Amino acid sequence: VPELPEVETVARMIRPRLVGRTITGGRVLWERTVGDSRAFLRALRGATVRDVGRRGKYVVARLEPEGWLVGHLRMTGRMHVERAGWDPGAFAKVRLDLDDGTAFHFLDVRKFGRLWYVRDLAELLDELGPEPLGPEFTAERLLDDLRARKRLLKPLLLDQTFVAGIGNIYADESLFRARLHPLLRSDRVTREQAVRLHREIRATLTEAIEREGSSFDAFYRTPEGNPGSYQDQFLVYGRAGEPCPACGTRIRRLVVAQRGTHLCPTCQRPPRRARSLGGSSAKRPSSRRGRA
DNA sequence: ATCCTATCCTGGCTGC
DNA sequence: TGCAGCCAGGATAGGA
Repeated sequence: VPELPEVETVARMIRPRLVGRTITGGRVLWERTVGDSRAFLRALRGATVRDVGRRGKYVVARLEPEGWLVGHLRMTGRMHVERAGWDPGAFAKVRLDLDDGTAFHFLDVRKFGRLWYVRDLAELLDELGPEPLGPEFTAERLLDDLRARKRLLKPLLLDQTFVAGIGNIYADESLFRARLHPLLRSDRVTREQAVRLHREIRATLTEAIEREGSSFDAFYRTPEGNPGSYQDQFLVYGRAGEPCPACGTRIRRLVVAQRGTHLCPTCQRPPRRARSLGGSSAKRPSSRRGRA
């Protein structure tokens, strides 16, 4: 699943291939990817890309004379910039032809991904929370923001208006590294816990960017076609049943806010009087239990 | 204010 | 071996 580190990798890789290029035309193969293909292509034809960056999980390209090309990969979107004639395969959704004979391609197996043309970025990104790797995201601000809400930590971290760019993988990894239970209520977090969470969110995302994101299934690939390698560093995500790397306790998987959630019930103490989820009591051992 | 469910999709996995 | 059915998961809308 493309989250901040994957989207950052995509933006960094397509940036040198797009900056300075003028869009000469294109083709939309799946209308819903762009909303209205005629309006989309009309707005883009003749525009020149001046910069490519990232905001949350959005790729943003600044255009001249005006406006922005914005993309969201959702679950399975991919971006490539390749020479003319490159075959994007069965999942091609949008192609934008460029003035040097290359073309920008948007591919998407599950069709949830989107591209937009907007005059003003705020039309799309107005509600996004702070960038977790930006200067405005301080431990102090995180503490204040956590205490201003009464929500469970896991769904709050997934809320893009709270902090932008964190998804299911990096939420679980950050909470484990900060030794915080996903069901802990945000208004009960101590200053020390907020400092830890802030530090581990930033460290996790930074390390994942260095490894060009995580590829554990057939979907996420960089614009150069390679998988990321941060999946090799996962401590809890996707590792239910395996021993905790810190203490050896069997890693558990729960469902929180409709999302698979991975944790160590020993390192991440369940909140007092929370349901037995993640505690030591619930659930009979399954037949698979007992390695570790 | 917060939570819950359904929706959009389809490759890949499970179970028979 | 084949096939039906279920699941994951980001974002959002609507209802509780």
